[in-house]
Amino acid sequence: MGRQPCCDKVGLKRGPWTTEEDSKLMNFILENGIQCWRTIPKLAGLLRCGKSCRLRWINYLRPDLKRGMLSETEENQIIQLHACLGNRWAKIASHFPGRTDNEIKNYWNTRIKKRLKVNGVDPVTHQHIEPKEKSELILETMPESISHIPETEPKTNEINEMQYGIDISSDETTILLNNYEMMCESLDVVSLMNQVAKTSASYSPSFSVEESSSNPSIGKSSCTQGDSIQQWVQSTHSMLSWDAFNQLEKELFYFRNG
DNA sequence: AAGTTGTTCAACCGCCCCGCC
DNA sequence: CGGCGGGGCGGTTGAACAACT
Repeated sequence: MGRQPCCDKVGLKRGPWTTEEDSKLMNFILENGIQCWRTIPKLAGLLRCGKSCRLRWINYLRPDLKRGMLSETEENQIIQLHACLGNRWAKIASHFPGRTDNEIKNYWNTRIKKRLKVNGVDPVTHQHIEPKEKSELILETMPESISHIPETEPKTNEINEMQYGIDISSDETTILLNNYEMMCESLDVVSLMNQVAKTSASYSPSFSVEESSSNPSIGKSSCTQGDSIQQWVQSTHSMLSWDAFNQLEKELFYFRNG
């Protein structure tokens, strides 16, 4: 007999969370803290398993989450950290306040991986790939219909110009690739590791409501954090979902930029 | 306008680690 | 010391949306 599942899945809801469920979970956690994920759904009146609640809180509801695209600096930092730590997304994410491991992992898989391949760097080993392989990888990252070009068809750069409106001559491509290689080669792994060690020591991103409310040794800073959460709860009393916030953000963007 | 293909990301699954008994 | 249970983590999936034909 195998191990019992983490929770009884019969009658439990799965799939996307509704605004109402978000609201229930967030209210419960902010009022009671996190003692045991397994008991939270029952106490909060949710038909979800504890793991699902935990994931939703960590990846979406936490008040300290930072939303939106990662900056280029953050992206480069991720590449550097990945070179040192590998696929340890939680470790990597711990260096980015307000970012989740899931977010970093998704960002890596959908964007950075491709960018590295195009630039001739193996995303797994971070080693430079031989020029011949580079061109193969560039083709790999292209849509099927473009990568399988008959000999009479235009060459890759011409296709880039035609298909994507990118004006890159073969010389410019080489320069770009060389620049990226230089950047990678100049990476000072030792100083980076020191930096990582320093950051780890000074910053503890795994914020927990339970910790801040129950641990008297945490002191003034967590008290401030607790206060800010309280303020945040009050200001979002109507329980707007993050989607609604995002929509507002979009509209503000268009408003500002005409 | 409709169908197809590609991309993104929230959510799930299952394994592993660690603390408790 | 070993078993158990909970939490954490990384890999994977699939729905929703965007872009293209």
